[in-house]
Amino acid sequence: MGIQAPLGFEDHLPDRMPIWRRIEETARKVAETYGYREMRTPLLESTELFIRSVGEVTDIVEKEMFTFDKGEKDSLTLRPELTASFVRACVEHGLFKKKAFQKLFYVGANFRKERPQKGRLRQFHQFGVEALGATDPLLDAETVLLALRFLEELGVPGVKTKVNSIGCPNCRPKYRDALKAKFAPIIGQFCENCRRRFDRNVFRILDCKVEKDVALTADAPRVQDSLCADCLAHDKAFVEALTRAGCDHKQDPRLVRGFDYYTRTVYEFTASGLGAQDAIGGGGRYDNLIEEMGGDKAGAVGFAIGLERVVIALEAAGKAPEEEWFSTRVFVTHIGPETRGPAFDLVRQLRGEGVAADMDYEGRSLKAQMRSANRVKAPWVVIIGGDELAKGVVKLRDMGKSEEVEVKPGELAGRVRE
RNA sequence: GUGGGUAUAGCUCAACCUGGCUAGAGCAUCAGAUUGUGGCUCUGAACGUUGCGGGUUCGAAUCCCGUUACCCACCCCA
Repeated sequence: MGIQAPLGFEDHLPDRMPIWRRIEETARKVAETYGYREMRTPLLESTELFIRSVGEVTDIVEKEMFTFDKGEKDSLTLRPELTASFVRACVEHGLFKKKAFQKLFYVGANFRKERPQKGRLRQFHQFGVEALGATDPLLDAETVLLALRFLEELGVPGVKTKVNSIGCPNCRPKYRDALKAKFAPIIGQFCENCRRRFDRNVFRILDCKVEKDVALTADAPRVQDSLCADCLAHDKAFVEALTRAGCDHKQDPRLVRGFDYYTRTVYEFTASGLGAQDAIGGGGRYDNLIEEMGGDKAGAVGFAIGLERVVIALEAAGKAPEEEWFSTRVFVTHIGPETRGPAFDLVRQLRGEGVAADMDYEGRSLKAQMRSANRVKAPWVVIIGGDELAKGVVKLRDMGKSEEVEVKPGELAGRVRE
């Protein structure tokens, strides 16, 4: 075998495009229904951007980014996520000066330098939205509803929503201290991972799946008991809004997220059929990131959904479109060398009138050309042979009805558009 | 970074355990089934350095060693 695609990078061959198109078109449609506008930012950003936003000691920044000239001042990194880029772009171009509140969305590629597995590639794609410049808890709810609408419209099976609040810089340390105080005397009984998490990120102990550990954390302090009055009120309003919208969700005090920039609301979506990676998307509020990126103090909330995982979930449920997708409306066949030129002229003329037309370029028999036309599911076939050429007409075949009529070349475009 | 699995035609797989004629099948491709007509059917054709390198053997897809690639999982999670 010759050169292969890099590890964890995937080709999307033509047969794979129908599902990707459907997903992307659904994303755009739903986001726009909710008033979000599409934006695109570079795939490559200053490494500093992610260190400052995502957090210096997170795994993602420490070892899971594609970074060039690591350690140097102008080091660049393939974006691992898009929230930081969006905030950067809004601040850089003064979008907040023009309008303090921005609702934006993206569909695009991200990169992580990890060992690939099912649903986790090195180049992966996300659909996400960001509502930047407001702290209304109704917005938190709006983003959740938008995400669910997207998943529902595609038919992603078994979607579950978990929500939680992780507090703000005022109350979060209080909760961290409470957890540490609780776990410190018994940390020796936890699994090896959790013993490491104790120093690194004590919140993640709550996320442990080891049975023994789950039991040990059963009576751990609840985040709600540590939240400040403002965070509590925000959380309450968010949850109420979801309930009022009839949105099925579960409050999960154990839900924590990996990024440093999250404040207050966090949420996560899971779906069935995904293997070990059952999260399909997640998001939350980040009320300090805009200011940290050099903007004014302004709240924001958003989510990202992993599209490869959407594909996996849809395929597992048998809901991925299987029809191959072809565009040709008229296939022009020709018999004999003297008809090749006229056929080409006709194809060119049809295309000029906006009709998707194609022809044979391999010099194949009429039968073979008919097979080609059938394979690309062309509803119409034009036949030009010596007889037709002499009479100044072409045969037009309706492939569905298997009926043929002779028509003048000029009438073709009008007839096949019906 | 760690562990396990897999590697045979374009795709999905068989033959491997128990070494032995030209490594098979289905799908896909191409061509025919009376003159210039698709789908369905039938017939035929083409397609392989059995991932790569070495070893054992009279003989290796098959046994042994090495190597590479990919997959799944762990870690962590966007």
